[in-house]
Amino acid sequence: MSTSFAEENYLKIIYRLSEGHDEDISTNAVAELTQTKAASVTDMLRKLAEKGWVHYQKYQGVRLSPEGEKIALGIVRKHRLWEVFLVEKMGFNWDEVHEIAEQLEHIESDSLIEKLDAFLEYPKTDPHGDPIPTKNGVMPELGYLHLSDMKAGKRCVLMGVAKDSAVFLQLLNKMHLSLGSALHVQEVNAFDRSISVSIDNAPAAFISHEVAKNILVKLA
Amino acid sequence: MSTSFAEENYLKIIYRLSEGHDEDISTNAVAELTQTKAASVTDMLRKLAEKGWVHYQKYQGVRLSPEGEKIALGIVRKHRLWEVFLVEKMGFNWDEVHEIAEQLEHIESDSLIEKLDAFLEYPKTDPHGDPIPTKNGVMPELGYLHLSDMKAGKRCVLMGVAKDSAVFLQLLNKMHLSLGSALHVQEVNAFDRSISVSIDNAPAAFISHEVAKNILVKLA
DNA sequence: AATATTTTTTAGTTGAGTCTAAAAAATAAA
DNA sequence: TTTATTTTTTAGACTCAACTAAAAAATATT
Repeated sequence: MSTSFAEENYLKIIYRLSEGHDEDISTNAVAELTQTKAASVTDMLRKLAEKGWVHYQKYQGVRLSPEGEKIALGIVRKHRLWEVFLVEKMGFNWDEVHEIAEQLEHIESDSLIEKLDAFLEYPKTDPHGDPIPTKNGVMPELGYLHLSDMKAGKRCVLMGVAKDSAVFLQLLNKMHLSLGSALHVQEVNAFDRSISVSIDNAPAAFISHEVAKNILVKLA
Repeated sequence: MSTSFAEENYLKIIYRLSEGHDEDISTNAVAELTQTKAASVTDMLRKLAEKGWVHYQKYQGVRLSPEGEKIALGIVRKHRLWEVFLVEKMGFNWDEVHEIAEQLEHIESDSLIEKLDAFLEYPKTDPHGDPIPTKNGVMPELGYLHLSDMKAGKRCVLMGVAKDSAVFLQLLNKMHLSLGSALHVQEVNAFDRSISVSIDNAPAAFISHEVAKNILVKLA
């Protein structure tokens, strides 16, 4: 069965909202990410349920069926591979690629995606450190930690971000934070939960809790 | 003013039908290429005329306005650059890229196209020998000749094709004809207007008039 | 437990782009 | 130059994916 542009977007967004837990997703949550109204979402959820891609009971929220998840993973795979292409081959910055990849992810051609994957030398992660699902529909688990959970004294490496909005990424640029940055947590400030961190051995800088929550690291 | 997917397709097709002459294009001709019915075309032409992209009077046919031509050239430019990408970077054959490029041509990002152009080292032609419009909206004139117009004895080089359907290109593959093939016309057969041609100095083969019409050459 | 608030769904519209069937205009043939 | 044929347009309907406004259900508050 073929998927429309709109359907693919809904499935992708339901997938995103489902990551990391197994509660059903609310209509409103979907509406916010699709930039549509709740009434429109209700219509679409009924349609997706009819096609067997989601489990949906009115007033009970929605979750992906196995088939729906497979489609969603295919879209996420395409999105992330195109992002690698845009950064690695076209020279874009990591804060510039999201919108373009939102378009490219809907290009339909299995052979193109396989060739693109080979051309990019089978990347494991996208420019934001997010794992790229395999062509069999498996999302690799990377097991990163949140910088906001690090204790004073810990050394770690910035491996990814939990949010890829341009404003957030541009803030990281200003702070000289990027994938691979070596972080040394000096202290966690009780007052506002901000963290004093030295970045690549420079004098320590403050990182707000809000920012730290969205930075993914692994211990050095 | 922004352009929808459908509008872009219509403008591109009207452009294609207008190349090489200046008569107005009929509703039916457009319908055939857009794979829609004449009634749908009439609706769209009225809409395109309202937006100022075509000149259209009912029963009189249609032609692009300068603004419409600029949009069409932008689409053609994107289409052809993506085709170069698909063949040169992704390893597709020239008969496999049309459908994928039909999708990619609608990706909206000026900066992407400029970077793609640079990445491909500013190609002048696509994998079928068709010229790539400049970013200022100028279609280069290559002045190729049709193989069907060559007289016996002429030597020439295959520079392009006037049709890029997969079946046609696959036939050329079978005949070992590709861009750059050296052609030596032995004789033009009066009976069916087929041409006896030696390809890259191999023993002469027959090329039907129908095929020869769609092969573009320059004199060697 | 009753009431208020929030969330979600229903019902009815809208716009884009397509369709079919029938009418009108243009073109070709007798 | 009539008549027949083809092309094009009009009229009305359909699907998809969105909307608003109002009703219904679920949740939170008093």
